[in-house]
Amino acid sequence: MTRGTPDTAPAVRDADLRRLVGYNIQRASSAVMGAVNRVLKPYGLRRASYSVLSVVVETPGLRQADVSDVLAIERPNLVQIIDGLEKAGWITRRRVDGDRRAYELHPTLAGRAHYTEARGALEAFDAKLTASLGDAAVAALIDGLNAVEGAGPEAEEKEAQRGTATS
Amino acid sequence: MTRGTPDTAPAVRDADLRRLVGYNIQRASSAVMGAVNRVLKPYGLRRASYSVLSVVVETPGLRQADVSDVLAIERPNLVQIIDGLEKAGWITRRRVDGDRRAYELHPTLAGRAHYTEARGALEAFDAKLTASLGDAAVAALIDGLNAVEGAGPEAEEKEAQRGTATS
DNA sequence: TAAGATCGTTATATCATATAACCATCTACA
DNA sequence: TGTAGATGGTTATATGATATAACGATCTTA
Repeated sequence: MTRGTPDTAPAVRDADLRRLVGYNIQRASSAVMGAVNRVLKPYGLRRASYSVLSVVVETPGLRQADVSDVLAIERPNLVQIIDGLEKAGWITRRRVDGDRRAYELHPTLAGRAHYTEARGALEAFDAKLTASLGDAAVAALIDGLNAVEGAGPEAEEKEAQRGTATS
Repeated sequence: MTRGTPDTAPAVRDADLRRLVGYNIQRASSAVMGAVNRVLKPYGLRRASYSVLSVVVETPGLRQADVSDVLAIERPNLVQIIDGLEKAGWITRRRVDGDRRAYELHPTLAGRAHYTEARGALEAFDAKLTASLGDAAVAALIDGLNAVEGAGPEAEEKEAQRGTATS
């Protein structure tokens, strides 16, 4: 195998890191994201554009700033994503009357159909990720992730400055 | 507020996406990773360099290729990371006798000490992420993540080819 | 001893994400 | 009413994470 490793036990592990929830999230994330993109590629979508399409189909009439809030995508990054979806004919920018700055985003018929297709493929793939888990475990996983996501920003506050004291 | 939103209910949600485990992982990941980097910044570390330092402290004598395997970091990307850790005086590259191509990585005394410090801060932060969860839920979360991480690569090879042995 | 694999490396490409600055427009309020 | 400040969309740009190709040196193996 690798070398003169005793071949009885791996001996090389990341045990310290595996104790960190954040590390496990990152490993799982990077293990899955590439695969997700490959699932979406045949549909001309990537993770970000898929999520935008999803939200626009779910809630037609959103403005770009709304999408930015819901998906936690910075507005500047949204522009190109929406450009792409618009050029593909899946969503349209529609002027908002009463506010000449903003655009409402609406899915086209083709957009709805395309989303349904891509969604089928993606959900099928996603189901495989948890195929070994059982419904309760999947629910616990998602709950845990949501808790972490919510705690993330708040957990930062006091880490700012500190001398050498471990405290 | 956002606009003419009824302000009684959000109405704008990503419900479809939230059903996908992969999406929840991505959201949690991106909510946490920036914060982790900010926790590590005072120690002159980033996620990747912290993980390398961790593994080298845990298992001195690893070669770079071993670290690459354990952490799923491509070898080319490891080079700069290890350069940085070496220049900071936390690890050393030591020639392997018996193989003049390879280097063994060893932590310095300063490296061990520095890791201990950074680890304290990071584990304290990490604990906050799951502060609302309870031990069983945290264990379930990590188990779920590991299951997904393991399933990720395998869940792909259905469309492409079938029954092709990896080795 | 030659062919192929492995180790570390350089250079490079891609993607994801963040920030600053800008114009047009809207809103609030003095 | 008029102006200061906030907001929506946009451009340009920076940074970071990750992946690939290709190379020289060395090891391994047939």
